[in-house]
Amino acid sequence: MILHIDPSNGIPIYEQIVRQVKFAIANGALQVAEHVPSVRDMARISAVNPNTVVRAYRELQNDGILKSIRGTGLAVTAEAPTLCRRIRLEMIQQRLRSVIEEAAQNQVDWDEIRQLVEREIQHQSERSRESKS
Amino acid sequence: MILHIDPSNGIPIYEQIVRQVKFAIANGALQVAEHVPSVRDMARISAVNPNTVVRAYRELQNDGILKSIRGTGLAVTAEAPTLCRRIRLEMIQQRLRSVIEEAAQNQVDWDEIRQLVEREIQHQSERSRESKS
Amino acid sequence: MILHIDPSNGIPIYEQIVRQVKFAIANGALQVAEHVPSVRDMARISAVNPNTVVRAYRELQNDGILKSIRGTGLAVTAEAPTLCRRIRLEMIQQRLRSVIEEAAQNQVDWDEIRQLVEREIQHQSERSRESKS
Amino acid sequence: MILHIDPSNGIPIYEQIVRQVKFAIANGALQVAEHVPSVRDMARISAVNPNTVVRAYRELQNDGILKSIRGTGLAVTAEAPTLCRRIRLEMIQQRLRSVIEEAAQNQVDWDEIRQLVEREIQHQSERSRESKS
DNA sequence: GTGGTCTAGACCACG
DNA sequence: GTGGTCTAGACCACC
Repeated sequence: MILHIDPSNGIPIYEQIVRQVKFAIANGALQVAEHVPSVRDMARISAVNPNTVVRAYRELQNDGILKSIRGTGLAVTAEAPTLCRRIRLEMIQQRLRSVIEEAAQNQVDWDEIRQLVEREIQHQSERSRESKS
Repeated sequence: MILHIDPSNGIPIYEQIVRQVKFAIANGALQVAEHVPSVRDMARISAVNPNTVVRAYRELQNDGILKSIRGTGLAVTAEAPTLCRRIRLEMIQQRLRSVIEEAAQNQVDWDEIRQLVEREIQHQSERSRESKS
Repeated sequence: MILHIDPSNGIPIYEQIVRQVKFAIANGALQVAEHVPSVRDMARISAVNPNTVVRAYRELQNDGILKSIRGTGLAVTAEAPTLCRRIRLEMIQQRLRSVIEEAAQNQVDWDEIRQLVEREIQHQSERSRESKS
Repeated sequence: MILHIDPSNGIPIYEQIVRQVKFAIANGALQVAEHVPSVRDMARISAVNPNTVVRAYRELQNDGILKSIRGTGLAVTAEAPTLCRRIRLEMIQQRLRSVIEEAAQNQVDWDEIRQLVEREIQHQSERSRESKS
């Protein structure tokens, strides 16, 4: 469970934690009933304030992803993988929709959008290949 | 000059205004030397706080898109169309990049992204066809 | 909008705020679209830390009771009265169920429970009559 | 000596144990001088952390309900039945009071409360009838 | 002015 | 050890 937190990202830190935990579960990196790192550990690992972690974990509890086991920590719920896999696509889809909506309202051609998408995919592919090497 | 403002969009309202004015100029919906609606009018039309319009217009002046004509209001500069046409795709691309970046970080397959894009394009096409009829 | 906060109540302060706002809406003391006191005001009024109020208000937003209007404050949603009226009874019912469940599991007679309830109602009636006089 | 522990109940687990032991003594399910299950056994049976059982038993010793018999475990004291029978209704009443108090503070009608009570009694009756059959 | 986020540090109940 | 709550005070973006 390693997190990549970027404090100057626009996206709030607690939200970054929430998302990455969700993705980790969707990917199977975190298994059902497994414990998420303790608040204090996660705070230390990610170099953020414990309260920020608390908030992220609370959000995950509200979403039914984690549940608190008194005195022993927070565990991944049985429904979490299903939820997270669904959420993962919804989060991307939602942002994608908003971009494409803007494009549509401003008469950007569909093919232009497709080109932009391909260019970005290309761009990302190269970056990920670099980081592997 | 009709604006589509979505207050619960994540994107600040003033920025939504800025972007849509830029798009309007790029599309030719706003011509050089044409006056943009007065702060008061724009605020009323778009159901937005006048201060927010002020801020958007200030931003547009800083970008060299609008210039103030003493006593008569704000007009589109001569350079604006060139500028706006140049950044038209960049504005979309910038947002697209951040979405795809997140997807990439979370091991979403490229083809899955392409599918989502196509689905959204489909979705938008239908909406625009409906609104025309 | 006056709150009665008891910091040594067992019930967390933020939860007390949440409940009382919900009850105020259920009772009609807070109307739809009306603004709830600003975070800072509520903090001053209730003599609690602003962050505690923030948390309570955030919870109310998650429940769909309040919605944030950028830069202008938090307003009661249109669905709030319905939700709150439902919630009001549910909260009481839930606690009642838990008590009665315990009683049942320990072979307390139904009539004994009814007597206890009547005694408490009596007790409360007198207290409220006193406070009015 | 079977315990019904609900870890997500609000009431701390150790307190649930304490209450249920007291009820058991009041009902005669646990007799004077009878030994309560060992910490280890009770922890295993009820799927609870041994430390939690320790704490519950300590509380019961402080209340004079249990006393430690060197080398053999904890036994019900001679005074326990009297004590427990006396507080049997009080334990229920205490919780009942706090519920009704809240209801009162929020202008829930007395008759509405009586209805909820009857509904819950009905509910419990059915459940217990089912479990017998 | 508004809400939103974050840090720092304290205290508590629970296991 | 765990999570949960609270305070205090700071900074930010937005209206």
